[in-house]
Amino acid sequence: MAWSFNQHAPVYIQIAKRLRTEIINGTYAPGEQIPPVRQLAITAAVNPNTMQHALSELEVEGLICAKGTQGRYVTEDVAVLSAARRTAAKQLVSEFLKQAESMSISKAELIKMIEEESQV
Amino acid sequence: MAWSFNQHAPVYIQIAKRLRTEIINGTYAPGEQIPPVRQLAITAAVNPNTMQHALSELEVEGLICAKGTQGRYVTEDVAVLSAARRTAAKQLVSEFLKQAESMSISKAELIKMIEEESQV
Amino acid sequence: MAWSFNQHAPVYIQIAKRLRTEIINGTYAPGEQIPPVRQLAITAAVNPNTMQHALSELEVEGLICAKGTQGRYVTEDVAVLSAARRTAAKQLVSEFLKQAESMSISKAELIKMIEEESQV
Amino acid sequence: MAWSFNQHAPVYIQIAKRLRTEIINGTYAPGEQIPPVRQLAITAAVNPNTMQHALSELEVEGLICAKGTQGRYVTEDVAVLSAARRTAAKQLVSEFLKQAESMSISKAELIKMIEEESQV
DNA sequence: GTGGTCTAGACCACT
DNA sequence: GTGGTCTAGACCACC
Repeated sequence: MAWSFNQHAPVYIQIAKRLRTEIINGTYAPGEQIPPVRQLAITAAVNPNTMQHALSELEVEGLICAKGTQGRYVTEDVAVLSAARRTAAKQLVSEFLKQAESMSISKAELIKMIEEESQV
Repeated sequence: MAWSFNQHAPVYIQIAKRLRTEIINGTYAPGEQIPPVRQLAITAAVNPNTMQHALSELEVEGLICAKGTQGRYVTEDVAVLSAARRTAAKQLVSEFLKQAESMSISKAELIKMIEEESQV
Repeated sequence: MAWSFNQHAPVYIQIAKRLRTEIINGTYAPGEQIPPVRQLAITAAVNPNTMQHALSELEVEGLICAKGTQGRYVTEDVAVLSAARRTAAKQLVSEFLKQAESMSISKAELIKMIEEESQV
Repeated sequence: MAWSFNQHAPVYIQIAKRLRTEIINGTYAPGEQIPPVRQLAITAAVNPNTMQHALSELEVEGLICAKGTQGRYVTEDVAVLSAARRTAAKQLVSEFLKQAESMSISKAELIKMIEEESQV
């Protein structure tokens, strides 16, 4: 069994994930313009190229689109947004179940714990 | 809100977490001897001191104990083990819910997804 | 029975004991900031790592806590302090009685001697 | 305030203390012959000179006496023995009180703790 | 060989 | 500058 202290994930992937979450949860609303690359890059303290790379990921996924020289906008296509949301959720759940399984925790147990925690 | 490309977790914490999981899921059975520090260190590609630090974490948790110069053993106290399992599970669920909330996913939705996934 | 010229106690344990006493008796008051690791290390003529090790002992006992990069502070929780005091006292008395027993001195005798000495 | 990780005490003092205790508590009975220097030295893993030094301490105190070439014997003088016992006890109590004082523990408290412990 | 301790020196994050 | 972590290399006690 391999060790590996990950954080293998490239920075642009991590940035894309974060922005994706912010689009999904509405921090950036549908149709809203997002800040220019340079500004985002400064905020995240990364190279503009890296930020560009991250944004192009989201573009491929259809979450954002560049309107010529006018800046980038979050898509207004609700179907795309909800699909992205579903995919992200699926991946989160999947990862969660994988870790739970590594600790030999049954799904029933998990559900019970989630319900209990949700009452907090 | 701060950005941050974490890897905030120190190596010894990550090692401890991994070993904890392996003890919880029975990779290292109760009462079983675990490999010597130096060997674990080589396997994990870290300095023996770092591995020692990680192991001492598990020792204060009561999961393992050093028997003089005879090597380290997983505790035989099942109560301690199950308590550790419960704590770890709780933390996993809590972290999971935190992330889900950041994506505005309801608990009902999560439970439904878990049940569906569990049929895979 | 084994002989032994001890100095069995590791240095970091001895340091911890000393600092614990100083916290208990108020040399370091509750809520007070304690000197930085490096300075304490110099004063005690040990390696900073060793001092760090000693301090982390007191930290797990809850007697001190590190406030980020702002230095370490003695806890303000009086309950913790008095509990530590009680534990330390118990251990002192226990060790004392053990030695007294090895010299076949009865508890009555000890108490008498303590009372007499206290009038000095 | 000085640090110092004691064990400043010379080895021969430590040996003398141990032997003194063993004479006081009757491990070596009054009038009994004690093992030859060389044997004691081997047992204690010290240089015979060191052991000699220790024994001469006890000789000065009158606890043991050398009978020419016939070996050393514990004194039969009960007065000397009980005096030594008293001195040792006094020193033990004194040291105990010193430590207790450094933790700000009152004599009344100590006595109460001793009485409680004695019921164990 | 094994656990444990200690030193020396370095780097990082935070502020 | 402060706490924290990590590495490298050494020594000791025990069996």
